[in-house]
Amino acid sequence: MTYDVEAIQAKWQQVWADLDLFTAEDRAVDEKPKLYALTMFPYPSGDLHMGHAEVTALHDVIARYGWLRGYEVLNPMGWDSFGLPAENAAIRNDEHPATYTYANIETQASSFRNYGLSFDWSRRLHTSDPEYYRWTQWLFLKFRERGLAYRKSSPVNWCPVDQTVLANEQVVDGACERCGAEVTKRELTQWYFKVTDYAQRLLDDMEHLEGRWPERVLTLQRNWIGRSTGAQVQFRIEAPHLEDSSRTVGVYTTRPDTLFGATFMVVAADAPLAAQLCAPEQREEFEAYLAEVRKESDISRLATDKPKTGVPLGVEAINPVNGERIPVWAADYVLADYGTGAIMAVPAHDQRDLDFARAFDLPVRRVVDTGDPNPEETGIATAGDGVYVNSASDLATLNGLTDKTAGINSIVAALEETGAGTGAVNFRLRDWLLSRQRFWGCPIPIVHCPDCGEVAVPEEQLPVVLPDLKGADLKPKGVSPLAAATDWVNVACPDCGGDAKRDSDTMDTFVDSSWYFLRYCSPEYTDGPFDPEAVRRWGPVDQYVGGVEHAVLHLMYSRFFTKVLHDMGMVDFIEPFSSLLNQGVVINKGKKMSKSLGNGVSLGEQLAEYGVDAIRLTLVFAGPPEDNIDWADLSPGGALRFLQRAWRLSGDVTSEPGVDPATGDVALRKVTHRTVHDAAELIEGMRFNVMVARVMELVNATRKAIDSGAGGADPAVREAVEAVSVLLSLVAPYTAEEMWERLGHAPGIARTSWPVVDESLLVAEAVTAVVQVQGKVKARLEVSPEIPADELERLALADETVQKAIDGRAVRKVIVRAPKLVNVVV
RNA sequence: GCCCCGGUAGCCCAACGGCAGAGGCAGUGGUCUCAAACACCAUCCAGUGUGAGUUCGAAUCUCACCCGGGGCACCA
Repeated sequence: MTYDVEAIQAKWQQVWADLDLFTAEDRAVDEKPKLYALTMFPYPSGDLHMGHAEVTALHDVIARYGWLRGYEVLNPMGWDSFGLPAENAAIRNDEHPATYTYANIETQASSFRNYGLSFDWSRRLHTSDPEYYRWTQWLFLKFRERGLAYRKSSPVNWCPVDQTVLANEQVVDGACERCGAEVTKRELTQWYFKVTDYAQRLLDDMEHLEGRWPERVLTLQRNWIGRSTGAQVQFRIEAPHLEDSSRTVGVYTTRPDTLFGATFMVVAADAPLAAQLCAPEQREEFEAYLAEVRKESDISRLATDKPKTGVPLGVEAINPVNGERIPVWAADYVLADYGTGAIMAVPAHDQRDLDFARAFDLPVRRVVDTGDPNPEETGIATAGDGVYVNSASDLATLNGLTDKTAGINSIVAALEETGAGTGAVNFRLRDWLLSRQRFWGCPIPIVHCPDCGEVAVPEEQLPVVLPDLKGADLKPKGVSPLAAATDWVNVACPDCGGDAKRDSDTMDTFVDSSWYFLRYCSPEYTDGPFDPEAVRRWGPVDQYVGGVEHAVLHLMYSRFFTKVLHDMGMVDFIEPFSSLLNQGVVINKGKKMSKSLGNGVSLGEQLAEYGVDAIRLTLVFAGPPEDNIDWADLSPGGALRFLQRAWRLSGDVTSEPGVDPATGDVALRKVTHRTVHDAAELIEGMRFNVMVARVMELVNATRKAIDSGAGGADPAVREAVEAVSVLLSLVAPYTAEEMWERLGHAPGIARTSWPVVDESLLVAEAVTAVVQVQGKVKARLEVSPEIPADELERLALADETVQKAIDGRAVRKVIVRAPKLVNVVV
């Protein structure tokens, strides 16, 4: 018999397909605990790569372990199958995006099957199927009914290459997250989800995820939400050219206590407010400046060392706390879409304001004396604590105070009393821009009617199916290709029956993936996006596995969806993913694998060379799951050799199945039971690499027992090899199944049970106690694990080398940690 | 600039505050072979990034620094 990788794989793939081992039974959940184990579904671009191989190998350990421990496991797989690559491929090849998409899905599905994963294929879904996106549309309409989906005109991120708008989360360092092109701004009317309504809850509920999600992800989300507290302060603007010759402008500040130091006001040049306030004599200068600002890309605008620019608007604002008149400027260092788009500038205590003041020779007034040199002279703003100065008026007085919190509270109280301001909270998080000017996505189920306005497509007319466009029809034109599909876009208004047009944008694909984990619970359900009963049964996801690149995208959006659905009474939990594992990425020779670097490692070739089990084992054994793996450090050949060694054990067992291990070699039995016991703990702690090392140890011990100890006929050897098979089945299912068969068992090791650990075999009858003198090891004693402390101390002090080390000195203290250690202090 | 995470053998990684080594890779020596590869057996290898501190005892806890990786960065 030889270990023939290809033959073993081919043989068991067939058998497993017939056995149907991993279909999750809905009803079974009423009788046993459930485990919803989910790995992020892939986008179907080409075949699977090393990254997929890693994440699914890790995830499969968890799912398979669940089955062995008696859980009913829901482990579904599907495809996030809307998206740009398919559209680009369709343009290139003059075909329909579906052709590319579904061909790739079939390729990946077959690769997944070959890879021996324990997916429940009966629940497979694709977000680009009309039966799926019908419910994405339905959810959009429900969100809209609740005021959570709305349209507004605003300057948005525009990717000139992909010819579509992007959400804030998809812009990285001013560039398109997908294609890397420099993102510009455009004023467009677009659909948004009102995520900001949920900002506080998204922040607060992270408390439930503490310790169960990587700290890194929680920090990332906290930063992204960016909650800050301060005050909203109203400034009156008086100018003859304004309607009623005056109006108020609110500014948000985290330092209302420095209000006396405000020496000018700045409005974001690209905010509508700036144009409204601008005095006629400044109009020309302002327009010229605004044009400059608009031309700038985010990349140059975000450069922190860029000199400050701006123009005066020719109006003055009145500081509500002391009635002082301060000039109002327009500048690009103030953001139009944060707070009110306007700020009070306190140059003495804010570096950005100080830079601006120095550039335009505006006054600087210190109101907090921190003991540092005067910012006006040094050009360095002071933000620390200090004593308030120059801060007194009829309305409020801070002078002499030294406590910042007291200063803030006092000013806010004064503002609230006079109605000139209130305490306020602000978030960095913006609403989620979900419109995309592309074809291969979920159509937005809205009709625009000249008479009725925005009209929802009635539920019974869902899904709004994509028209049959392909090739050149899909070329980016800056408007959605759907707008040019006249047969599709022209439609009768559902309300009045008059001529109307469909909304021609499609949804961001992150909308599709924000609820797919719920659909898996009842993928065939036709009365709603999911059967609430099924979701009650399976939800939430107990263990989610995926890459950290989705820390503020998919994970935040899914949390938002779950909370909205909770408020709609459709799910009874508030967080979708109870526990999260972020696997590292597979790199090669210290660098990310990429075509341009020529350091890509082909998964297909590796699988062909070493076999599925060896590659899976290599990836799982490489290190802690969350660490990055460098393929150059790994040895699939070593993994294959180990598997062969393990497999050979199964041929050396000569006892019959079912033989009582109690009569077997105790030393080997102890190793077996200790290994099984520890393996469970290691898996539960996601320490799969260590678990594999322990199985290797057991294999070595068993080999030794067969060759130079108990011999192949000993029942303990059968027990050990069976344990090896079961433990190995989590990582190397083909080899494990083959071993299981050679041991005389029926196929289906994946659905056997976890070996029962005999606690009595976990205690050693003798342990080595270490005796230290001054913390240095001097002697070792073989003692009973139950040895009393005083007895151990007596033995230790009686030891000859110990006495020699003490060398006649007085013993000051003896620390005894029975049965493992004694430390003598002299 | 700010915030996280990590530095243990030539390499990847283990080690409830208690003997620095579980496992693997590579290396070396042997068995097998006409020879080699494979396989098998044996074996070499660091005092834990640096410096202080706490402790009977520190890779582990504390502080500072160095190096590497990641995140945030005109958000008022």
